[in-house]
Amino acid sequence: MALEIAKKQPSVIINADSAQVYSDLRVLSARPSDAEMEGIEHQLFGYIDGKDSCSAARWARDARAAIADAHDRDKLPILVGGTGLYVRVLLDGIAPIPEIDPEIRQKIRKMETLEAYHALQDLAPLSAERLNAADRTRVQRALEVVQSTGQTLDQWQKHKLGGIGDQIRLHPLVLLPPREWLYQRCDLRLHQMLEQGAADEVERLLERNLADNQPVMRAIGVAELAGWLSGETSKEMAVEQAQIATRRYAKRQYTWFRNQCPADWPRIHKALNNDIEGIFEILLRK
RNA sequence: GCCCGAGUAGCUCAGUUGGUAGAGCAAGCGACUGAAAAUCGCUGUGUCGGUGGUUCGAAUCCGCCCUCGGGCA
Repeated sequence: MALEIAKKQPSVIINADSAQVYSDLRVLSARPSDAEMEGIEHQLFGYIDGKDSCSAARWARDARAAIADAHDRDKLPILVGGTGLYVRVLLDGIAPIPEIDPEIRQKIRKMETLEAYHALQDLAPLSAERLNAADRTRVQRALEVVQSTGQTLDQWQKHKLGGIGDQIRLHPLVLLPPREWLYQRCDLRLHQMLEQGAADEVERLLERNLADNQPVMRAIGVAELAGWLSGETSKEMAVEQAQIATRRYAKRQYTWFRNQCPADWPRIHKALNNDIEGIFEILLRK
């Protein structure tokens, strides 16, 4: 769809998907191939090495620069992708928390979740109270912030910086196609990925011996296909598990886009097969 | 044709001496401030194969029928 628009006026397509940023995951993140880009400029696709971690704040900085650059060149920036948090940070900004001391981060990420939660209760009782004790990601984040900066996450989060939502003219469109239609495509997608070399891609990724809590290692399909390649599970089981993970992710996206996006963002509930023109009209209506 | 086993949630199966059901997985709903394709919270899902009987009461006991396995002819 973005391609259809891009063909009608000079555009830059900018990735807003947290997995498609990694160069290691061309197939498994469903990143468009060079052929599929049809010569149209694409930014922030596959531009980060898997040994590094992207983050919402980093992506938002990069996207801000890419958008400004597109505007300087009189091109229309078109953001495409499914990571709601990334887009939110781009538009609304984020608390200006300094980089975390790597040693502190490493130490905390080795802790048991409950152990980290108890530590958080001591150092930042208000943060702890707002979190579920089992919520590993958030508990560890809150703890590393207070330990590394001396200020609690709650204090930091009183201010947000860097959002560009009030400086640009936004034409948002939320896609909420029928569940059954989408789930069938989720299932089909895994088979297509295998045909396109997903197993080789995972094999090459495994050879890098990255820690399995690296974001690139947590992309859907990596652990599942790795299980098959090592002989722990059958191919059928691996595919089925990856399909389930894909559908669950799609479900979480429904929840995010339905409830977290502003109510005045238009939503499309139809299947997206033959309705490009109709969608185009909605985008240009404003 | 005869004998044996099985039929309970979308799937795999529990279900005590009769008191109209419950686990896992799948699923649904939700949260989301620097890992977000992550992480976490909540919630059910039912003609107990059908039918007739016994009983105050049947997934459970009895009869007949249907379906699927396995064996014997």
